[in-house]
This record gives sequence, structure tokens and C-alpha cells, in this order.
Amino acid sequence: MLDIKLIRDNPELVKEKLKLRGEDDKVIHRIQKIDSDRLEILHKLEKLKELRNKASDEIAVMKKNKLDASTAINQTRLLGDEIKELDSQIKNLETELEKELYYIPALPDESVPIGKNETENVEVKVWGEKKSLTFKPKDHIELGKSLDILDFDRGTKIAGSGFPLYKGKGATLERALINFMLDTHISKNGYNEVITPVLANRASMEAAEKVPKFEDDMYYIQRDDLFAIPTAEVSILNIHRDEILKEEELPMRYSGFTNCFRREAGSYGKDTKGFLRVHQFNKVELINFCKPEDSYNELEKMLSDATRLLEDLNIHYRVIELCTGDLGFAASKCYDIEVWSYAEDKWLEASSVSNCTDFQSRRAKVRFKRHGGDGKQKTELVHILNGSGLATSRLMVALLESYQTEDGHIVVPEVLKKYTNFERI
RNA sequence: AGAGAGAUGGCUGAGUGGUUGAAAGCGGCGGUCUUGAAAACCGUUGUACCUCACGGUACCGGGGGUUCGAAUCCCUCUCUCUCUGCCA
Repeated sequence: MLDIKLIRDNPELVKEKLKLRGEDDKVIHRIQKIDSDRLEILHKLEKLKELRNKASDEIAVMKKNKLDASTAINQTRLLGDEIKELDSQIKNLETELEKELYYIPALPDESVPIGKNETENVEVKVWGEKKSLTFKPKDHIELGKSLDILDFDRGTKIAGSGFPLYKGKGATLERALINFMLDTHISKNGYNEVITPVLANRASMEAAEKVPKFEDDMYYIQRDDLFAIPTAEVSILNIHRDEILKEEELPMRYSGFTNCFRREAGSYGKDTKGFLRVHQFNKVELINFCKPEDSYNELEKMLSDATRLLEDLNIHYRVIELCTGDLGFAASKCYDIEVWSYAEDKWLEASSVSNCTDFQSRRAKVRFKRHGGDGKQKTELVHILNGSGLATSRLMVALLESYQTEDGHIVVPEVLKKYTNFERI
């Protein structure tokens, strides 16, 4: 959520930044109107409350001295009616304001390339190169079927399309991948491991800025008012919701593995085969709570923590810097990491690393106390970053395809062998 | 799921209608003392919003109500604990 004060004090800047994202800036005008109405009423209301408080104190004194207070009580009663009326007006305006604010995305950082959509994203790095295969590569579905390690049909029987079933060495390979990634983050990259709930309540979903805007894309259990998390970003971020952190504890880096659930509403017919777009997938997530001045350095660190895994796995990848028009809702700056698919002959997104600055922390109320030089303390919002490190489904596509042999087998990547205890599928 | 108890500041824990934003203790911060540290002593220590400022308003799990006035009374929701049931 954006800071209403920023809109109040610098609406032109906000409009300008929203335009860069291709957003309609008319909403800013509506917000300004609601905000100024609210302030006007608030001033009146607070004045009336002050009067009432004073009158009540006087009544208390009169009662104490056994004086008749009925006139004062009758007068003050009238104040109460007025206060009640203004109170409900304020409440309505605040609801209206929130409704508008909840749908406004984060403002892009200065450094983000300007562009309308994904075609204007900027490739910032390519690592490794395409292998020149001497045979026609099979795709992951074919490989999964012939080696009996992935069974999309039976996954569909169990839950529906987009709910993959891993079998035998495929399941072991998946688990190896997850363990390898987590181990690296925990023992080498300085993250604290967590295992979180995979269901989250509405407050948590709102704090992570997934609801209300993306509510239709979430699995929702009505009976208990719980959402299946679309990413561990939601559950990990909420570890510190409504908390004031200690300055010396920052940055706090967490990593956790969870299943992730997405309805992918509206994306039917696009990249639907196999792992390319699924409703349930596995992901090792990275979340970082840090001081504002550190967040862009932390973003680069997280990017390199994620890409390092692909280098260890020896998988050809590239890093894309998203342009202003393609940024995610909560992000001020974002890198995508894409892996090469030999069978699809294109790049697949395997990770996204974002700096959400104070956009989520404002709504989640995650703050820290900054020690000033004069011994005073100031409460400030932390910056929150998230990144996949990594999501396995598309990574598995790239891995299976690039490690396949001409006779249709899979060679296990060197770094995974100690996890799989086999070298070949 | 049934019965009962409860939810107060960073923590423990008082407070049942009126200067209570909230006792006390612990912790934190600043200081005195000390070669240094500990102990002791003194002071200080919630969040948010409005206001150029003085200052004001709100907040004792959430929401609503009663009242001139609510942490305190009523309704409702959520959560926690104990017992019973069920269960990996």
C-alpha cells in the first residue's frame, strides 16, 4: 500500500510513476478528494471529542462534590449525537480510501528501465550457453512418461489438471533439488530456515498484498476463511506482521520450502502442458527484512544467491530486469531468472526476485526502531524483499531436458548426486 | 466437536464506571559510582493519526452497544489455555 501522505504531499510524482507502469492516474484525484474530505471532518470531530472529554471531567468533579450535574449532562448528550454522526462519516470515507489504495501498485524505482510491457524488459546477464545436441531433444512430458518419473494423467485423476504427480526417481530428484537449494541458502548464504503453514488467513493475505486485488487467483476455503498460499512469501512475510524489530537484528533473511497453490484463473490455454503452468508447485522462497538504505544491495545479493544455484547445477540461464510496465503489483524493482528449455526452444521463468521496499511493510506493519545519534529512537518501516530460490517445476523442465541423453535417460547433475544416491535415471 | 477459564504496554502482572495511556516488577536506554565490569542508586522508556507549532484525538484481542464518561457493564466474533471426545 502506498503512503497516503505521499499522495497528499506529492500527487504529481505519484501520477508520473503510475503512468510509467501504464496505470490510470485518475484514481489519485479521487483519493485526494476523499482524503481532504476526511481531514476536514476529522478536524471537526477531534474538536468535539475534546469538548466532550472536558465536559465529562467537569461532570466527574461535580459528582464528586455532590453537585447537581444534570444540566451539564444534558448538554453533553447533544455533543454525543454529533460525534456519532461524524464518526460514521469518517469510517465510510476511510473504507472508501482503503478500497482505492488497495488497488494501487508500488511505484517503480528510478533505476527501472521504462517500458510498456514484457517486450521492453532488459536482458542483463546470460550465463552458460546452449548445448548443441546431436539429437532431437524430448520434452519433459515425454521423458517423464518414458522413464515413469512424472505422471500428469494420474495427477489429474487425483486432483485435476495442473496437479503433478512425481514418481520414483522423479520424486527423489525433486526432493534432492529442494534439499540442495535449501542447504545452500542455510549453510552458505546466511538464511534462517523456516517451515510455515501453507494456509493463511485473510489478514496475512492482505498484509502480503495478495488480497483483495488477486483474490480470484487464490484457492480459498470458505468454511474456515483460509487461503492456500500462492507462495511462501505470504507465510514468511507474516512472521513479523505487527512487530517492531530491533535495528541490530536487520537484515533478517529467511528461507523456506513450501508447496504453492495458484488457480491461474484466466490463463487457460496458455503454456498449459506439463509443468509449464501448474496449480500446485514446489518452491524454496527467500524473504528479507532490512533497513531501507540496504534494500537495493540485498536485492543484488538475493539475485546472486538464486543464480548461484543454477551455476552449481550447470543450467543455462539469463537474468531479465523487468521494465516499469511489467513490474509485479508490490514490486519497485524486479529481476526474473529464466532457464533455457531445449524442447520448447524458449526461456522459462524459474524465479523472480523483487524489492517491495515499504509497500508490504506499510500494510503488514513491520517496523524497526532506529537508534538516533542523540540517544533517541525513531520507528520506521522496514523494506521487504522476496525471491524464489528457486521454483522447481520449470527448473525441472530445463534440468530434465538439458541432462537427457540420446537414449532417453537423465544424468543426475553432479551437485545432486549426494542427495539422490543414484547417478542416472 | 462438548464443558469451563481467559486475552492489559517488549515481558510478567495489577486494575470492575470518572484526571488510568494505564500500578508494580523485569527488561531497554541515559547517568552517578568504578581502573573496567557487576551490584547499588537516580532519571527515562508504547503506537498511530491530526496540527507550522502549542497541543489534541484514538488505541487495554476485533467489531458493535449502553453511558455525560468504558480497560472496567452488555452483545458478538476471533484466538489461547484446561478437561472430555477424536486423531497423524
